[in-house]
Amino acid sequence: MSVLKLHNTLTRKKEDFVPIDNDHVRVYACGPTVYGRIHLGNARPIVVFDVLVRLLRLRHAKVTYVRNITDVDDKINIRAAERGIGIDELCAETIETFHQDTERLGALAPDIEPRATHHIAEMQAMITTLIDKGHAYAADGHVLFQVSTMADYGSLSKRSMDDMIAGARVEVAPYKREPADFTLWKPSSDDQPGWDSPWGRGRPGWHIECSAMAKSYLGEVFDIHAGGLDLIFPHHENEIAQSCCAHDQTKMAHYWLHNGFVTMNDEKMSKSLGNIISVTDAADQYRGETLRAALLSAHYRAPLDLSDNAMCDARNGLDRLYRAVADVDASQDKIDADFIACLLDDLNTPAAMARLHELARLANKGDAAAAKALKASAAVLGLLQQSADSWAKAGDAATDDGLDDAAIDGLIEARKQARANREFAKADEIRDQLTGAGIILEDSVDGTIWRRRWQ
RNA sequence: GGCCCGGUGGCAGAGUGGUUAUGCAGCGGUUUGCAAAACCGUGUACAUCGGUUCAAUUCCGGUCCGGGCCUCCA
Repeated sequence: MSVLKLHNTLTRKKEDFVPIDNDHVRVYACGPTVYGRIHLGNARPIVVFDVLVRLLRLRHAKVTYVRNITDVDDKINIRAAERGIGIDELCAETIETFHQDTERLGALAPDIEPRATHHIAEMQAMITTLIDKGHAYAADGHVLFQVSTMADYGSLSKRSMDDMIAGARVEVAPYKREPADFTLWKPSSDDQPGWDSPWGRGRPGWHIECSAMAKSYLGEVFDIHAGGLDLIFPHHENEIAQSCCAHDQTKMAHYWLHNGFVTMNDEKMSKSLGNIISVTDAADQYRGETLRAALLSAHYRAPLDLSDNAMCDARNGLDRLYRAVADVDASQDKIDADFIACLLDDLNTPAAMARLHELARLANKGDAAAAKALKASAAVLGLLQQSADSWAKAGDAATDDGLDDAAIDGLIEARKQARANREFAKADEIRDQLTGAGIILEDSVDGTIWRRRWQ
């Protein structure tokens, strides 16, 4: 099988993927901070790296995929206070919604989903090591990483220390030795979550969480670390600094993958801009599989504008593929080679989808093998795995006229009688009624099938 | 100011130093009681200005435009 190529942010080049252990590939992706529903921007890495893991599983005996949950963070404290509920309650509720959302997006659960609050001891141990090795210092209840102690700090984001000082827009806290130093541990007031530590009662900084959890489950050096483009700096840069300095390694992960942004009307979708659409709401409107297809319709590193039009295109594309795939059974060995070749080229999902459409055309022309290849291949993208009938009829919402499936079937039966009697005016009247209710009929040699129109 | 990424047909979106994906929409046709679906045909698009080359949308450089990071952020 040919080689997998991945764009590595460390080198800004597409490279051959060579795992540390060919029989056990280890992947870490940054997960959510659980203070509210995730939005479509958050959904992108979940879906994209889910495809990566599915692809890796085809090629390697074992894949360990870790995606963390950050459940200690000031945003959580603030949100809980705003809502007048406990932090634990907020986290539990948010995690439950998160799991529902990822399931609707068709994403497989990661092998391990560690929570930051369950790894405080590991974080403290790593901080202690960093202090002992002279890379960190305690000051005023805080512990800070001293960036100048790491020679090649900035290598992932391609920033020099001078640049960072010149570009600094934040006020420098008085306890920092140097402006770029970042927090490993900070003190907690009585009403904030905190843990006892050698530096007083406090809580961890954001970056150390991922370093400690990655080390716990994947070791000091692992294969792939993934996340959104905006995490390159400072989050991933700081993870590298912490992990490499604590472990005396030159690398934390061999390959760093970063997905591009989701935009709305060409503007970055972000919590701070307030132009977000939650996965829950979007899935209610368009269905999870449509979202997934839309999220895979552009290359993962390119920006993706999720307009209403993009959603309709995704849904229409799935309509076509589902009609072609019908209800074939397919096993893994039917996966199309050209399709896989697209994914092996740095997860080129748009090209892979194009190949799916070519297979659909072959299947529509009677090529049974193509239909099987279509279904088996689509599974690698996590698409087309429900029955065609269920896809066609799955109107979450009732139709405008409130027709349920039984009522529709009844009308179709009446129309069938009318057609048998060549009463075409009556037959058309029934179809018009159904069309008005958003039901589209298709007559075939096997009888009449129907589907719900969306939008 | 520093660093990074883009500009492809009506829309979305791949890709390639010369044979020009794919989907949606459109048009023509086959088919159908009528439709729908499907199939066939149809669109010479690659921001701009130079350079390299027998040949550039594809490589190099400049310009213009857009986006992102530098602060929590997928």
